[in-house]
Amino acid sequence: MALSDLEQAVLGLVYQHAPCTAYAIRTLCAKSRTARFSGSAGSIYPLMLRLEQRGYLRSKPARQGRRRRRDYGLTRKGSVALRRWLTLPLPAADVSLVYDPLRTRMLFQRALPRASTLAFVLDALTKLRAAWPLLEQDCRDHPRSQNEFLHYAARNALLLAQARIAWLEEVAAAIERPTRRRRRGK
Amino acid sequence: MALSDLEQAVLGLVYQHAPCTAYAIRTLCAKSRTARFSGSAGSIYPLMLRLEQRGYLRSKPARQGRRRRRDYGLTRKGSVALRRWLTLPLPAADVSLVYDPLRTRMLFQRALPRASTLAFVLDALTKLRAAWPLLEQDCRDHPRSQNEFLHYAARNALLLAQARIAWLEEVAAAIERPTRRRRRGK
DNA sequence: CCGCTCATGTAACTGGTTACATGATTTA
DNA sequence: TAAATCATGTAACCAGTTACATGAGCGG
Repeated sequence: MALSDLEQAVLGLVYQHAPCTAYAIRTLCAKSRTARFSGSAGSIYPLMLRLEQRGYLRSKPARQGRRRRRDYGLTRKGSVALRRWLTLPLPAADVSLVYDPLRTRMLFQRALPRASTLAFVLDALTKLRAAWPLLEQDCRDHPRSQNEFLHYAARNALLLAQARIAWLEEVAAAIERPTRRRRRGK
Repeated sequence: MALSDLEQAVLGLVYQHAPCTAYAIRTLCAKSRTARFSGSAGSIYPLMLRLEQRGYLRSKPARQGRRRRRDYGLTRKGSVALRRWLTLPLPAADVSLVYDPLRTRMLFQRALPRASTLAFVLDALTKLRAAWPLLEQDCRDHPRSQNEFLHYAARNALLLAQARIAWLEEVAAAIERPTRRRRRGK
């Protein structure tokens, strides 16, 4: 009866924002740049009903002005489950490597002419550099003084972006540089 | 009729290793540290049959010694699809951020006492440092001279690991350091 | 009053997963 | 001769997705 990744994340989000609606959780997932879930209605609503049935969440009908809504919070069991999840050490394989779609593509670039690979690298570089100020902003939006861990999470995203930019620059330089096979004077 | 991530990856792997069996593709997925797919029989065999039916792969029965096997290769259509995939620019959102399970957990650490968070960080740090020499070895195993792109992919994994180690060290230092609220002389 | 946001849900699908099943060949 | 590896496949399941459907309240 282990909880799925999304279920665990929802527990965490409810912990942070309770009392809150399923809709709020949904939009948190959808808007956060760093989340990997779409926050679609089709995932969140059934999931939160399920978590309530199993005793991890409790909810009560409420109203925002005249608008009906359902407010969720963690039960004791829910917050225990959250802490257990956070405490449980991650398997070494999960920790030691992050998945990067750019890496996957790089793997097969030999199938393309050099110019196309260079275009691919430069395109990715442009997009990453465009995202950079947003990630910096995230760091500023979550100052250590408020919730230090949100700050650390934002720092993680920033440092990873930095590393990927450095990587792409390294690759671009290597590709642009004349290869050994290229004859002198050409 | 877009191809899934796994289908595209299989196209790439067949490109690199043809002629090869579905089993070989399977074990490549399973053994590679950098792959995100399990390479289970239940995914690979139906997938490759499907790709052949759709004209991306071709296969012929063969034998390794006395052992029966089926060798796959790319068709023209398959290699065109592979190059199209590699050429198509990635959506900015996919490029600009990688998913990191450590970041997700960091997000909710406020639910834990400081000592537990520190333990979590140090555990992750230990595991990442243990993986480091393996990633370095991958770089050496794929020298630029053989297939430069495999080398770049290995470099990506190494640089990302480096960034995450630096991040964890930063966080560990911040957590170990006495907080502002802590009274002098305590 | 029109369009946007808040709010809750369902149905069909998809892209994988694990577990099961089988059998030949090689190696210790 | 037992265990590991090569090799191919199926069945049941699962988590999350898209798309659809509905309706209230709020701002311009």
